[in-house]
Amino acid sequence: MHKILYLEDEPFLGQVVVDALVDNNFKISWVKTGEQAVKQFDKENYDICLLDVMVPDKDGYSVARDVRKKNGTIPIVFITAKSQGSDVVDGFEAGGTEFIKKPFSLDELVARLNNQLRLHQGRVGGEEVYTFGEYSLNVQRLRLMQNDEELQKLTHRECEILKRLVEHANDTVERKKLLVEVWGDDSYYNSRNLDVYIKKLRNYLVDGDVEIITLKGIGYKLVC
Amino acid sequence: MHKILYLEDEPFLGQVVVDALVDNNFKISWVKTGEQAVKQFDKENYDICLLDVMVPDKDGYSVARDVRKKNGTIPIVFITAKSQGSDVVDGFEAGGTEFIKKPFSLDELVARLNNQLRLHQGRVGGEEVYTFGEYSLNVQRLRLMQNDEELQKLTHRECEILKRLVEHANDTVERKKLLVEVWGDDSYYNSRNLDVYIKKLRNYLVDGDVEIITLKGIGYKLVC
DNA sequence: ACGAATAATGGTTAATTATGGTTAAGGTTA
DNA sequence: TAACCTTAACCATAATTAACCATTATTCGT
Repeated sequence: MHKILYLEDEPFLGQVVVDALVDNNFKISWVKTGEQAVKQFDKENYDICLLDVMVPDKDGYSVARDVRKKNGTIPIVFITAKSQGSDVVDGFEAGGTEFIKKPFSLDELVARLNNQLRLHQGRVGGEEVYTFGEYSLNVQRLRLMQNDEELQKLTHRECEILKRLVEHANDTVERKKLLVEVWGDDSYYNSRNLDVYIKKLRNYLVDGDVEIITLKGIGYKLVC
Repeated sequence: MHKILYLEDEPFLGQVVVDALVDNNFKISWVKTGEQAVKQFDKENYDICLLDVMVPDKDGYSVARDVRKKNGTIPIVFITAKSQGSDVVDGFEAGGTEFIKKPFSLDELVARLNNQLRLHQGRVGGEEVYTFGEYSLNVQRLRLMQNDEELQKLTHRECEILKRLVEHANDTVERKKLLVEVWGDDSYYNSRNLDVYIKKLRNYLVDGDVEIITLKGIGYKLVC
């Protein structure tokens, strides 16, 4: 769930975009003027800005410059009707990271926003962390935490398996799927091997509010 | 001086773009088919790829997927005539980082390429500088900095290896690939040798927010 | 329908193998 | 000759294989 600041004065287009973003799991603040945009940016923490360049009072580039002063890394995406290259150049100078030319499709918009978020995360410490019960799993660093303290360094196999269980917490993960995803096939030996890893993971989770339950003939379920 | 791999089958457009890029201080390899593009990518090290999506043999997306397998972070810019959003979505899935729709101005093209390079890595004034966490690596000067202070002068080998880890920060670098790229082969002795260098690099990074993680049987991952 | 026999599946522990880590001693090269 | 790189010897850990045990399903006869 990403928080986005959206500047658009045109009511019809604005509503269409807002609806599309809501459908795609964004939390949106829609403002209609440049002044409001700058003010609103101070009030809450956003993950990304989407700015129409052509608004009456203070154009998108100007807003971007103000935002950029306050936050040097947040992705800023411009929506522009003009398609001259020089505008794009101005926009990058204003601190923009992406441009979308009108007319655009909603699919494209969402793809570009997500791409910007992904790029940004990759650059800053957007770490993949899953929380389950009193535990959390940091996939990048292969660490299992309990109550925010490091409980155990995991090996990559342990991490792979636990990640898949946690991704589907309180839901069954098929044994076969697990084997194929982690080892590439579900041969007899890999199957015994999986048993060994499940045993290890259970050991790490002994005194906590989480357990790995066997559904014989089907798979496992991590409950918390 | 950035090295760019440019895929374009259309001779007139190709020549115009090549001229513009030369004027803007790029070093260009212009290839006319997808097959050539993939081959050429293996031959030299590029900073960025510029791929026309519509080429006769193997389209730009397909080339991108091959490139992405070999290098997880290099910016890939598509030139596309189609403007449907779904294509953009496909393109991002293929590993693209930017789209330029025909028709485009040369100014816009250059601005977008430079923006991608800037996002990808902070190369300042021709010097290759990578920033990761609180550290940065100056490849030309063989210097490792922590919080903008010189932490360590690196040897050539140390720098080679660290550079490759940092280029793919937060992503795995295959041990085999590392060996082949640095030593030319993955013999037993080189493999032990790599261990020795990893140990040295880890020592330099002991008190910081960055660590080199082993993925046994696969490779290493520098996380920050 | 019931329970024993059987099969199928997973659990446990230990041994084995593969891989990487550590440290130090030789070489090489500028 | 000092810095660097490579080789070597030995150690540590992870991943796999193996052997054997436990439990849950299924089959079958009555």
